[in-house]
Amino acid sequence: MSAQDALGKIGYKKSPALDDVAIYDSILSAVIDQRLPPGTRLTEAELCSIYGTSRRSIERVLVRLEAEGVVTIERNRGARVARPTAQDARDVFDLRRLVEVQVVKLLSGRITSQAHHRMVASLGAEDSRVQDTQDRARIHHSGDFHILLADECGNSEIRRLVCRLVARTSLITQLFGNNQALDCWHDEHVRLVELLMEGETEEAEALMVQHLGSIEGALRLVEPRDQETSLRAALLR
Amino acid sequence: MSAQDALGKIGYKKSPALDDVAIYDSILSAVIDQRLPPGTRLTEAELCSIYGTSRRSIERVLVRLEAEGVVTIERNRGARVARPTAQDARDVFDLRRLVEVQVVKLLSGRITSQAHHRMVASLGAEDSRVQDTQDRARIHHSGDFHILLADECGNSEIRRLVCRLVARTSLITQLFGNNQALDCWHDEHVRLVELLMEGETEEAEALMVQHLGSIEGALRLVEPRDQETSLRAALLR
DNA sequence: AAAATCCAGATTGCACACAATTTGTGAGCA
DNA sequence: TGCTCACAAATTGTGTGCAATCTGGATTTT
Repeated sequence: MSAQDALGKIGYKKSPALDDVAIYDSILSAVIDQRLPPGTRLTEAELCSIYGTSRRSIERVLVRLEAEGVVTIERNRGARVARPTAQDARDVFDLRRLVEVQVVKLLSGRITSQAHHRMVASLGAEDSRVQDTQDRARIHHSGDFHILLADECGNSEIRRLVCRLVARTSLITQLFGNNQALDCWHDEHVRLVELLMEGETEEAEALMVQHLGSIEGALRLVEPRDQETSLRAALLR
Repeated sequence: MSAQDALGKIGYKKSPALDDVAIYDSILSAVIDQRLPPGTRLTEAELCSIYGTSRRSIERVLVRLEAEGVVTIERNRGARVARPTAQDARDVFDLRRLVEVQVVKLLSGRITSQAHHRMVASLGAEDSRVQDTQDRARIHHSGDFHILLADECGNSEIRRLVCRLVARTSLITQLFGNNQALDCWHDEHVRLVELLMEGETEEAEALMVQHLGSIEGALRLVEPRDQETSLRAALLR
């Protein structure tokens, strides 16, 4: 409902194909949904043709995504979807435990009915029993649940931080692990909401730790850089 | 950790042209040192002439700085040094307490002698008894101490996060408060190192909470956006 | 045959020019 | 005088062309 829309309707000026924010969201969603695997090249020209915009806009978006840890940019070599190392993965999960336990502590027993509605809605979106629920969407909504919790704290810094960590986690699970246990995670989310509603703070905290641990535990955190040496070890016997 | 590559601290690769990194460091340092007050306009043309680069490089740097919460960019209106709101300030300090207490817990009793050397060096840099120690440098080094602690955890995500929070804190103290208590803060830093060395975990945690509280407490966290309404209230009587 | 070199294709980096937007100033008018 | 409107200056947004750089494969050399 902006002046731009009005002008666009009149046909005054060809409205720009997509906003920077829209492009950012589009790429970020694709990464989180695991439609863009880690290491995928993101050439500017290709993105230009996809979104119908200039290289300059694309570059801005890529720089922003790099700052979020979703993309890596190498000089004269362009951008790729980030490939976090095993150490990066451990760091992400350590910080997630550190922060999200406190999120749970902040929220326990203080869930408003509106917040509860939001959580139930989020849980529904990741429920495998819901029809037309594809794995990609469930992965996405599984992360959204954590972001929603962070959001309910009302702290913009915490929200931003958890957004970043969730995005990187999506890359990590894709690189190092099997995310078979989606149903299990969903059950833990459901249980967590129950505990938060009942104000069982300590149990809720423990569940969050256990939950993140189960996600991390399903990974095989081996340095991918050992490929060379492991090749030697494997072939030379 | 003085003439530091701030990009390196936050975790960017050192590969991009030195120009970009140097410009980023230069602007970030100026903001942290409080040579660039919040709200200062950062016009691309001016920065181009200062650093002798193209607008494109400047824009990249500004976008990155925006992602770090150090500048704000408004469409068609350019970039300014960020002006965090009072709520932003509360959020920053809440998250700092949340994270840095855990940093202290992680570090307590596990300080290597090398780490101790680094801390002592950092403390020396912010000591008012040292000659030619200007306030700007002391403000800078006071933040560096917190970054150093985060660094000693060996967690890149934590280091990046604390870098961001320290930078924003510098903006916040400039906007809302008087940072007269530099000497006091320094003393608390010294005491904190002692407690960490002795492994007095609980006392160290408590001191960190109290330390951050004393910084926040010295601020006058009134919404600057109330300027309009408060103007009305003040003038209309 | 192995290794170094070189070349072509593709991609990013950069400089310039121009379009679009915002803001401030001043003329015109009731 | 007070208000509206229009124009001009400053700044940012965008597109284009070309230079610099990297990659991969073929060629040449030893």
